[in-house]
Amino acid sequence: MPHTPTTRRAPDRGRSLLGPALELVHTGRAPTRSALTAALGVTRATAGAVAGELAALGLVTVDQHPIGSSRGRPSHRLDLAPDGPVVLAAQLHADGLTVALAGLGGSLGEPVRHPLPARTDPASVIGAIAEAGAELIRADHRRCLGAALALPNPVREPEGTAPAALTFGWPGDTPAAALFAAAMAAQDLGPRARRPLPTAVANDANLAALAEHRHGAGRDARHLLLVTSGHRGVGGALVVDGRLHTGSAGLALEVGHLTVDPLGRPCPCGNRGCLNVETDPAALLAAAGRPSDPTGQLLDQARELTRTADRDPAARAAVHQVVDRLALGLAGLANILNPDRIVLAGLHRDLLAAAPDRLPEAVIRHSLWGRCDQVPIAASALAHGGLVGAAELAWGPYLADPQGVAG
Amino acid sequence: MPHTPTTRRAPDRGRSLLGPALELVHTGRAPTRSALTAALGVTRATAGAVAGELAALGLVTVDQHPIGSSRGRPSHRLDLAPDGPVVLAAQLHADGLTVALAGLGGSLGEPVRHPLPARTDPASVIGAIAEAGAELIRADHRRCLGAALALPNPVREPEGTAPAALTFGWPGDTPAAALFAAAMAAQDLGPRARRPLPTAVANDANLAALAEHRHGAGRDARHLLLVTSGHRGVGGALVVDGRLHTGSAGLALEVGHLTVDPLGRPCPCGNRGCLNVETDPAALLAAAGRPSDPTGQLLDQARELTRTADRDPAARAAVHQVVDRLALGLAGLANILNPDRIVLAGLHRDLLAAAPDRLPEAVIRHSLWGRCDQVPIAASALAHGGLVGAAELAWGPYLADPQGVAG
DNA sequence: TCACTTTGTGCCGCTCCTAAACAAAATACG
DNA sequence: CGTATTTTGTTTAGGAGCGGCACAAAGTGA
Repeated sequence: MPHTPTTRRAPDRGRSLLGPALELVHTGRAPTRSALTAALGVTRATAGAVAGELAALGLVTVDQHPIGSSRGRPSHRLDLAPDGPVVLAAQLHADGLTVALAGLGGSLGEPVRHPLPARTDPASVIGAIAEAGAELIRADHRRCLGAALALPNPVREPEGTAPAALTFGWPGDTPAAALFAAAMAAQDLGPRARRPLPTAVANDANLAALAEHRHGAGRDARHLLLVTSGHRGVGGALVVDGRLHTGSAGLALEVGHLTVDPLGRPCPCGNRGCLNVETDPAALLAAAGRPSDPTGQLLDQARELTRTADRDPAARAAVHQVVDRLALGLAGLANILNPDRIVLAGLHRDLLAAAPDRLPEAVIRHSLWGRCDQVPIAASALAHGGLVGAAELAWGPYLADPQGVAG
Repeated sequence: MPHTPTTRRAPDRGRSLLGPALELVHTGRAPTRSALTAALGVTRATAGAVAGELAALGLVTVDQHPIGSSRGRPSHRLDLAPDGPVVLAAQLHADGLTVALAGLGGSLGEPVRHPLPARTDPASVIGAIAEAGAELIRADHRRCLGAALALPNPVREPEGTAPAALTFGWPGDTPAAALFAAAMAAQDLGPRARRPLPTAVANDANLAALAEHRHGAGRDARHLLLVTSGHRGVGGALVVDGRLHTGSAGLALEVGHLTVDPLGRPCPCGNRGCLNVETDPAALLAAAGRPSDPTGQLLDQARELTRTADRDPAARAAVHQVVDRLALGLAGLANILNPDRIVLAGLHRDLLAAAPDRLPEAVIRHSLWGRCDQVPIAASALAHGGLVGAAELAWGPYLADPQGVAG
């Protein structure tokens, strides 16, 4: 029975309310001090002390000027400090890269989009991201406490490698996290950024799910399933009890190869009728008999198609076919995961908009024991879910222990 | 912004080490006081106090007589008190009911099996279970602190109803939890049982997964997927970070309708080739061309078949076919859930024993990016997983707050 | 203006836990 | 066989977090 020396200190169990309190303000669930008191389930005295400490850390402002209320003494408002610290959120797309600064509360600065560099090897792409991010950090007057990057491919945990970065043909097990950390470390971040700047890398669908759960269409859902379709296949993500379920290696929710049509189109995986090839932009265009320009913007073309479904019979039929396939996949996932909310993003969001009744009805029909009849299927509410989610990832350590911002 | 009164007390944050400490002893991870110190990450003084408190509660004995060790002063042994309290574990099968008393540590008394009562309506069956359980409780000299029942059908949370108890043709939404609570309350439990006796009801596959995670083949797995096949279809369960994922309504992991053969046998759900109908006892017997006696013990016949696979070519071919289907289903689940261990029970356990290489290889072949090549597929290690799991469920509140045993 | 309600604040005390120093019980080595 | 070393148990003091309480403050409603 070998075990570590002896007296090892735990990361102080104390100060346990500070993290939950900041998270409540961060997610907008504690707009006033009395709401914080109730949500934490502590006495007013304790909540006051906690709020004061968050204010002392420069994260929160306690506004004496009240907000119109019902009866009794109005409670002080709790707002996130406008000049509080920020984090860098970055996202890599198939056709570009985006960076933005983000404060607490899911607030995102204006995203800045850059084209991909000429060379698309891992180091060049990630280096370009770091450069664009550093520019943003230097130009801002607020303190930058971390950076996170959303990637359009799986990210293996805890190594932070990309086992199958198909978009750019990166080699297997590309050390994305290490590359990003090194690239950020090599940048000039100006005088106000934390050195070394903590960095993190994760899959974009996972981050979008986290973002929707905290700030979007998944608020107050216990188990949130997000499904999205973009340029390259279908992505899924699951939030369980408020925390991302990324699986034991970070590879969970690879939902693209659920069978939704046994006689369907062949998939590179060897099977037929995978969700990936039946509900992606190319599938929708093919179902409508449209020539899918291989060099063009398939996603944009497919989105446009969903918008013409109300007047174009061929488009409508195509939407219905793909929606039915998608419903089968969602029902299968619901049978396994039993979420209490499903959020659709990317092309799937547009499909839901084009068939707002047919899709939920089909999901309910295919799920067992009506386990979906109470499950709302919602459209994603965030325009930049990946970026907001990256911000959440970067904020993570500070939400767990707000004292960290003082380090 | 309506919220509850004001000064509401949280369930004391203090005494936070008592629960984790008992859980460590309970799962065998802290056989000595110094192991407890290390596992809790606290000082020796604190661990000593905690151990003393557990001893004072009558749950643990601190044995001064040491166990042979390496160097230095030998640490005191921590054992579960032999005459400590017990809970009642009960399980309903398709062809009978089983009850047993269980102490901490996953120890199970001799299970007592009873036939089903003549009438199989919910109240009669659950009443018979309660009666058999009460007999056990009265006859034992230890204090009984709770009771839990494993049912072979889904259990909706938090209502505790059975939406589809196909086995006995119970009506939908049978209030199983309420019936069990009432049935136990109506029993004479002798002088030592807690009154009222806390009761709980859950699905047997879920409980078996919990049991395997704590005391069986799933120990020190982070995310454990259990798949089993019994008399009635395929059951699945998932343990995430040590806690059961039962979904938002308790209906998660209904894996029986994953498609594993697009051209396979028809399933009552309307599709073809569901895991349910392709990997259950009847499917195995059919694949071997055996007449499946509909009134007989399909499960036992199928199990026997797997044992003849090494000398009977027809049996081997049947096993291989079903194993391949099962592997497809497991790979699909692994793609979604990314567990770090898979445990097979019921008939699937026998299939693994009959094809110990073919099954893992096929799972790896069908999973993406080799996410399964490090995932052990193990046979269930507990003969009575459902009962052990029911005991875990009944112990749950006391593991969370050992002070509760003094109530 | 006077209840009444709701919220903020200061103070005390309790509980849990760490730190530090010391005592105890074994092994390793002369 | 005795002593040094190692590992563990125990005692004590002290600190941090949080509840309880009493009181003050700031509104609404009659």
